[in-house]
Amino acid sequence: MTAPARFTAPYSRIPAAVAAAPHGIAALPGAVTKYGRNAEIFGEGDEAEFVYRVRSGTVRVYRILSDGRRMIGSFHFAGDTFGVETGDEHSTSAEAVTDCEIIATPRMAVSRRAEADHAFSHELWQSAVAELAGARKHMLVLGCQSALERVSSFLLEMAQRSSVGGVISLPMSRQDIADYLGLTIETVSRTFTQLTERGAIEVPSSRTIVLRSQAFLRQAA
Amino acid sequence: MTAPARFTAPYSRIPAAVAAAPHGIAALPGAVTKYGRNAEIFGEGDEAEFVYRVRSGTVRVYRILSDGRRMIGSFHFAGDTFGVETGDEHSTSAEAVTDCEIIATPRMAVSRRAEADHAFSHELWQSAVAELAGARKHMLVLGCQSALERVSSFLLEMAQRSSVGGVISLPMSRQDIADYLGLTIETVSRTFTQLTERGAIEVPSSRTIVLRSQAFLRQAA
DNA sequence: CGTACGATTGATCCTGATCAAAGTAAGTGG
DNA sequence: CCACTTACTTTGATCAGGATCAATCGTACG
Repeated sequence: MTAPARFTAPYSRIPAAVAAAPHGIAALPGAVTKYGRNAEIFGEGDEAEFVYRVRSGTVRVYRILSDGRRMIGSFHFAGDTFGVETGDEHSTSAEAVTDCEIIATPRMAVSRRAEADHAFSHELWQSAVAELAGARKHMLVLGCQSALERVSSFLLEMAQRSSVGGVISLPMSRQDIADYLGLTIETVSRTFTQLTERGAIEVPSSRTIVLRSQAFLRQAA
Repeated sequence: MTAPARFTAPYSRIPAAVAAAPHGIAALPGAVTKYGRNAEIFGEGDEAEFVYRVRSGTVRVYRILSDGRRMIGSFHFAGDTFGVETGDEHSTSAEAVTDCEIIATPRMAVSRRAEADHAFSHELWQSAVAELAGARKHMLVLGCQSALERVSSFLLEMAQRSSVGGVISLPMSRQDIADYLGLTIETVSRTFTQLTERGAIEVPSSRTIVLRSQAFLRQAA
């Protein structure tokens, strides 16, 4: 229940290379910034100045309880939008899981364009609702699934998002996975071994998962 | 882990009194329908024909896993909008917790108006993002809090939404609370007793909670 | 080569689930 | 009006899944 000061280590904000870059489904004007591994993109309470889009890399969006427990709400991959808020400040924090290129669009530009462009405004709304659907699905996982079910769901989700021929390259650590699934690293690790023993997956290296039986994962989830 | 056929009992859809009624913050044209206690408003997989707003009463929005486990994602009170979807069908089910009056607006009317009215479209988007914020907060609860913390959070949430002078009238059963918090009825009940013993609340009747020490709840949450 | 961080494995503990029973309240029908 | 039903809540006893504590193992890196 207690938690030491994890996650205070390598916050190296790197607002380096900046260039104009209209990119992504909703082509938005925005500056591309590179962030190094574990760099903070924005923090809870920061002014919500921009809306962000992943150009490359992986981002984690999370909140931290007063005692240090961390809950990762979502991972974002290339093409995903994140950091959208209603209020003036961010209600979550965001960090680069891997080295990232992030497109930041000033919020004003977003709302201005939304006013002028119906299609864009609709798309903006859809993206919020889509993220809501994702959050709901995740609530289901957190609220009523066992460790085996959670890890299976996670692997299927990753498989859907970023697998190449049945091989998943996980960009995130066991700690990240644990904080995403509401488990501990030990339990995540044990569950991976269990899935390996049962022939559902292979784990040649800790960040590489080979899917042997998606059927097994599906009925476990 | 297993679950009998709970929640198959009294689904009495009551599409009774229908009348024009522009009401709520975003005055939308819509028909008012009354639903009796436990009546289904829409089910997962149903065509998402309408967007709904609570005029009076309480609604639960939930999903059910194949084995019968139920996760209540949110409760909605007077003035709240629910049932907004991106796709063509509802990804959740909704039921009346108490007798309810619900305003149903045809989806087409919503999107047509959103196209014409920027302010409305903005409001629509804000409501989606606000709900997302709620979902995120709830994920934090489900992902990393203990039973005591969950119940305390819940009570504070209810206090904020619908308390009158430090007295909360819970419209929902222990089972609803349990399914909302990812706990069992027994644990919810025990936690209430524990909070009573510690002087944080009083429970004169099972649906009535008197707040004795919000400070206690806050630091427990 | 040695250090350091992340991942795995093992042993034990504890919270909340499960199983079981009794208590309470609100209707219902005689 | 009261006995009876039924649904909901509370309490008790026990169990189990996952957390915690602790040690070891890899693997990348200086």
